[in-house]
Amino acid sequence: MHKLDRNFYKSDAILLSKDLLGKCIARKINGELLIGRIVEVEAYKGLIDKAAHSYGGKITERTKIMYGEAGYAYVYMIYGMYYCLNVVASEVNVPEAILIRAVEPLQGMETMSMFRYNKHYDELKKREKINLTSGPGKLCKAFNITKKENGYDLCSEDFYIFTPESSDNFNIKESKRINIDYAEEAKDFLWRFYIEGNPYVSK
DNA sequence: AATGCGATTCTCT
DNA sequence: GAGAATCGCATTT
Repeated sequence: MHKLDRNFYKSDAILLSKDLLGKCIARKINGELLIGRIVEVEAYKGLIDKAAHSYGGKITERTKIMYGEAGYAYVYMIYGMYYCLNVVASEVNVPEAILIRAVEPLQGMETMSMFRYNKHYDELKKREKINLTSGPGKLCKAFNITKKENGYDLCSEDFYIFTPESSDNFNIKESKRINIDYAEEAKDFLWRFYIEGNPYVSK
């Protein structure tokens, strides 16, 4: 198990987003480790990107975490109901982040299932098992990520990203980002990346 | 398979 | 007060 260090995150959002595919998110809750493999991400580059909350260098209470050091969590609420997890990228005062859009659950599925559905994992239908973590709002529910985790240091002991011991090869596909129709020319940027063929990639 | 819509509340102007 | 980096369900094709 190799935990990603601060320097790993001090990278351009597009490069880092691709580097994060295949890595694993780990979160320790009540002594239990929940683990998910990152299979889908989107890059947001505030200075030039009309889809980004920090577009044009806009600093607000919500966006300020993205202006700090890389490797911290940016968690925001969306549509009044869901949270989305991002990893802050790049350098101080360059507001970039990677939206974690989907993970493949590897460990702690029973606990994830209770957070997400309040049902036991072995009672889930096939579709519900896929839907456990196949979207940005879904994975936050499964990992119990809320506003409390905004600003959390991912170079820490109980919430971090690591390189798995072994991993099959995979192909990276790219596409336009999801649900940013308001973003004018930026909506056509190919800044969504995912692992080809993985069933947990969002639809 | 594709499309449409309601839920629900934070954030910013 | 408007709109949002989503989701789940209903309806239509």
